[in-house]
Amino acid sequence: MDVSVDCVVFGFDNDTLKVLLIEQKQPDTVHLKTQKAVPGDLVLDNESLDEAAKRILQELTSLKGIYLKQFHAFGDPNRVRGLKDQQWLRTFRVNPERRVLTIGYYSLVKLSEFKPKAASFAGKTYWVDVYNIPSLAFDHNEIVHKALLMLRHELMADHIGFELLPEKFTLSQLQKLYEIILDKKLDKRNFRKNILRTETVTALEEKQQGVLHKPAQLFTKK
Amino acid sequence: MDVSVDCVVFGFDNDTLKVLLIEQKQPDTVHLKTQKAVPGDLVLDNESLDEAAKRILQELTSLKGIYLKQFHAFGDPNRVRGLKDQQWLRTFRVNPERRVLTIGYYSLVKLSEFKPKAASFAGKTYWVDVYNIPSLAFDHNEIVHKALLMLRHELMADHIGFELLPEKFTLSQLQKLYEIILDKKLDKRNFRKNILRTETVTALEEKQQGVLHKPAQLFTKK
DNA sequence: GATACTTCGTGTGATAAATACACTTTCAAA
DNA sequence: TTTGAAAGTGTATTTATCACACGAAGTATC
Repeated sequence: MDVSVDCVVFGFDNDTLKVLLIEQKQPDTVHLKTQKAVPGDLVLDNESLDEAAKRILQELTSLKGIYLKQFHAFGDPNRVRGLKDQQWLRTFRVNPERRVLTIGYYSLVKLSEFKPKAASFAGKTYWVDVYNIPSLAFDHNEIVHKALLMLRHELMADHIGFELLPEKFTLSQLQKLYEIILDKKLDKRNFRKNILRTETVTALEEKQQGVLHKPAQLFTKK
Repeated sequence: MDVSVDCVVFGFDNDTLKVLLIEQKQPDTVHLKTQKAVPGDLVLDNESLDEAAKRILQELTSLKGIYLKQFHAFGDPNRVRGLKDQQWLRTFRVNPERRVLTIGYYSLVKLSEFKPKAASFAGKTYWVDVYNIPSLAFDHNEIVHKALLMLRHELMADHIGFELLPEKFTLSQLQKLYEIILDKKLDKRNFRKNILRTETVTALEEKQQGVLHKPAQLFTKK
């Protein structure tokens, strides 16, 4: 069996929660109708799963120290059913008939700092609203959906939200992030009480600049 | 790469939380020093991961409808380091050098109903106190440890404890189970308030029998 | 049938967390 | 100086959490 890692990369642009998709690579010769997919690759011979996930991320961007979490193994023998998927496998895989198990990871990147690598192995990349994902290759829609559920869970339990924000952020930005991930409105005062109680962030001696209203206190992760 | 499923089977005997271990099978010819391990097997060609886990359980017992949950993929390329492990692989695996990824599941069985199958593929089975596990084959100590952490988590979140108890149980039994899994004492009155509030169990019109004290109300899962 | 033994089953007050809710402050721009 | 826009803050209510002790109901024994 082949084993791959697929990485659901989340980013946040102050307005929507996005997922990074790549255009599947095309052969130079034939024209193949491409699909979008979550970045992923086969695990190499001497590589742990975590290392594979890290490598895949670094093939897309040069960021280091990105938040990465394994969340589920997808092993249905029929997870590759689509015609296009099989065509693609026949074109790009040494053993196209071989069953592929994939380990799902999700990662949180600061969109502000994200620069896709020029010569990215994967060709074009897209940031797509997580609540409006097109039909993807393989079982990637299911993978993204499950990643979102797990992210919600972990956001509540471990307050990792700031991983999606710039180093310095305001509590309003953080609140908006929570609201969008959890898909519900939160009360401002209660939200602040909660976040400050968890002590996952600390106030800086610094304020927002260049806004046309009262500038907010900046925070950073503790 | 080969893919296996390893199943951490939990059972509860009213006193201790136990894990099911098997004696690794031996070749008929040579004498190999055996080790204990968590039941597991390679995933078959046309089998999903969940199906593989189910099959492994059913090779040990004839119980159906057992609670099963995937909890983590263990993919370190060096997860099989021990000499004995490599010896064992050379004896029993078609491709002993091949790297093995394993998907960890845990399952909850009613010890009262558990009868190991006569001709179990795995030879002898043992129920071992989860807090006193001997040194196991491969990375199985790590797998068991992580399974316990995940079980604790899920016990708190989803109140699945009764899966380890007979159909009919008293709240005291349930409380003891919680205390042992979470490894801390709980207050009786508060515990009962909590459990009843979650509405995961319902009272039967029936009482405990054959005890030499006031018989307790029996409950069952809702 | 009285007594001893064992576990069952229950309530209250104190403290902490969750929720609902609205107005003043501070800055930039016009 | 006025306006617009988001920042920042407090209180009362409800709900959970926690600590804590005793009478009730059954069995066994004498």
